[in-house]
Amino acid sequence: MFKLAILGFLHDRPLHGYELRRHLSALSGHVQPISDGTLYPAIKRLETAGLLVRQPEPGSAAAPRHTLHLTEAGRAALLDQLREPEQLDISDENRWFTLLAFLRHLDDPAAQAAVLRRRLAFLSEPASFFYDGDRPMGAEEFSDPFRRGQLLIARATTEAELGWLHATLAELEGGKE
Amino acid sequence: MFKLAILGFLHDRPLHGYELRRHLSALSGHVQPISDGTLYPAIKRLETAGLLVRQPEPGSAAAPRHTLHLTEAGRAALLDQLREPEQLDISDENRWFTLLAFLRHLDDPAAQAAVLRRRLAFLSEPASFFYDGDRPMGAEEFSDPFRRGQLLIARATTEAELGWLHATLAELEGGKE
DNA sequence: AGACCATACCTCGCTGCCGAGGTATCTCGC
DNA sequence: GCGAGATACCTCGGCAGCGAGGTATGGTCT
Repeated sequence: MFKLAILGFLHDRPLHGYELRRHLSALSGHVQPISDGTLYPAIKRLETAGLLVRQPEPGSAAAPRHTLHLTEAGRAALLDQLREPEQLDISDENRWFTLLAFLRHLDDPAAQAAVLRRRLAFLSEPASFFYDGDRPMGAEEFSDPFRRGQLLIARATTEAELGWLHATLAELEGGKE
Repeated sequence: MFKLAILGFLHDRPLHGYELRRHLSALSGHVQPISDGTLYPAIKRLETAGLLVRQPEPGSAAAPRHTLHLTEAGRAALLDQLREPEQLDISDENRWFTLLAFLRHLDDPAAQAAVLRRRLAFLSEPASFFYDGDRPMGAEEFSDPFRRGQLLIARATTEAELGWLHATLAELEGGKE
């Protein structure tokens, strides 16, 4: 989950753990703040995998800092995951937003458009939270105001995103014609 | 995560595992299908905790079914979690939607309104995914179309939900005056 | 009769995340 | 000069969810 975000932030510039945590907190911390017990093991995993290196920073700070630098393998892993994200990165809104935050790193409009098309396909599937047999039920079928709301909000979100997707795809794909 | 959903569905009527899985798949499976390795241990945990009982069903079906019945303790646990959800149930959209799906079980408009007010407070906090120092950055500040989109979609979602929240709160709280 | 699929349930080992706890340094106010 | 708080890093145990694998029965098609 955080792998993509860590690599994405480090792609912009090297950071040390504490700064990284602030960035991650901004990105997804409103929903769920990231804890040290998550962050540092995640960094260690990425280091072990050779995706980043930790360089001790001799400088001024309070505690012995380690600046984290993305390696070439790390950059490649980031671009890979952006180019061919797992289905969960497409379908889960939190993960999708994380992906969107770094999709600009994928320096190829056609590849970016391909990713947006996958999201478009996902959003275009007929889906509900509740089914009558195999038929997805609409908001209007519930007298329960909460399930109504759930469906109405989901519909509004989907429509907003579809609008943006179509506009952005037109830009990305129009550019190359 | 699935505890609430399992208890919520069983509150309506007893189900066996397979039916439960279909309901859960409808509710959150579009994003991430639930696997057997998640479902059955979760059922077992709830059984061990005394929140449900499994009754063997002598009937017709293919394999020896066990119908799951909510106990009184299970009903109490469900109502508890609906009445006083954890912060993560309020802030994470997937969890919030799960909560909404069953909030009608909380048979008390004032308690329902209190839960909606918590969501309202959460959505009213100024928040972004990116910050310039301490200042949340708006969509307009990004030339990157993906981060722009991310912020625009989030804003549209929030506004749709705020509209629904205000309307529903007016109904719930207006009723008692 | 045999192949095949849907139904129905269960276990195991792995991974990732979490909270709680710990260590150490620097700065700033009093 | 001393405590408080921010900075910065790390470890440990526990748990939830997952994929892969396994077992068995009933219906359906050929």
